Amino acid sequence: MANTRTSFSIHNILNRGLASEKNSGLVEEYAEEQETRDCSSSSLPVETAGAESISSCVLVLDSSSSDQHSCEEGSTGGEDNSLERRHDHNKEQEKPQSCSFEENNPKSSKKRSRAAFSHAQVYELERRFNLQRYLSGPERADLAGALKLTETQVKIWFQNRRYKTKRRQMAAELATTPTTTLAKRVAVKVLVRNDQRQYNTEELPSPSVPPLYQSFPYYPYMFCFQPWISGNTLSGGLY
DNA sequence: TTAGTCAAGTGGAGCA
DNA sequence: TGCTCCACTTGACTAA
Repeated sequence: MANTRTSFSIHNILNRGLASEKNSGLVEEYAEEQETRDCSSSSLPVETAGAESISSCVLVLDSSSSDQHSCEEGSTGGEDNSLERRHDHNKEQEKPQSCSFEENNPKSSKKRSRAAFSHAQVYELERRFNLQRYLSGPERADLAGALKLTETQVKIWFQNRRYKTKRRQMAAELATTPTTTLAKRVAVKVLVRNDQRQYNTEELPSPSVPPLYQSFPYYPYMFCFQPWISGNTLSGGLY
């Protein structure tokens, strides 16, 4: 469906401009995040983000000690509803994780499992996101296949990632904006009084900048001209 | 215990 | 009608 909206590939556009595929701020940020978060950077396949290294980084755990059901490697959450654990150097302990909970334990199907993508999977997703914010259908399928994820998972990941970036940008703008300007009063002209128009149509200001959602919903390639990774707005945000 | 993170769920909207 | 989008919210998980 998405490929019908983008008659030409985003990949073609962006890869032309980003052929060097340099690791810009976002990837560095991700590497920093991961390094500080839970895992030494040695486990991160920075140069080789292929499927082999991706699957090798996945640690599959049983759901519980009593239930002996296990997850298939590379099938994470989402539609197949299984769970992976990130490979963690500091904590190799096998904590019980919910895995294919609803399939294997239909009686207590209220619980929802949350897939945790491997470092390599997230790295590759981040790298791709750094190149292009929107994926067409075939591109998503390719990426999903390469990462051994479902297309839905890739789609949701990009969706969440875009929203995350936006929230970070908004938070950064909020932090830099003086509070006095935030609560600024705006004089609004009276448009209608006693059922009589109080303005000329030429007087009405037309919005110079359309809303983000209005301007880009189905022309996602337009996003590549936006300054996504401006400064450190991504690194010091909400997450 | 609590706050933060994040994959997945939900709901409304636009498009073909 | 089905898909994807955004803008949240939910619930599982983790670290302080």
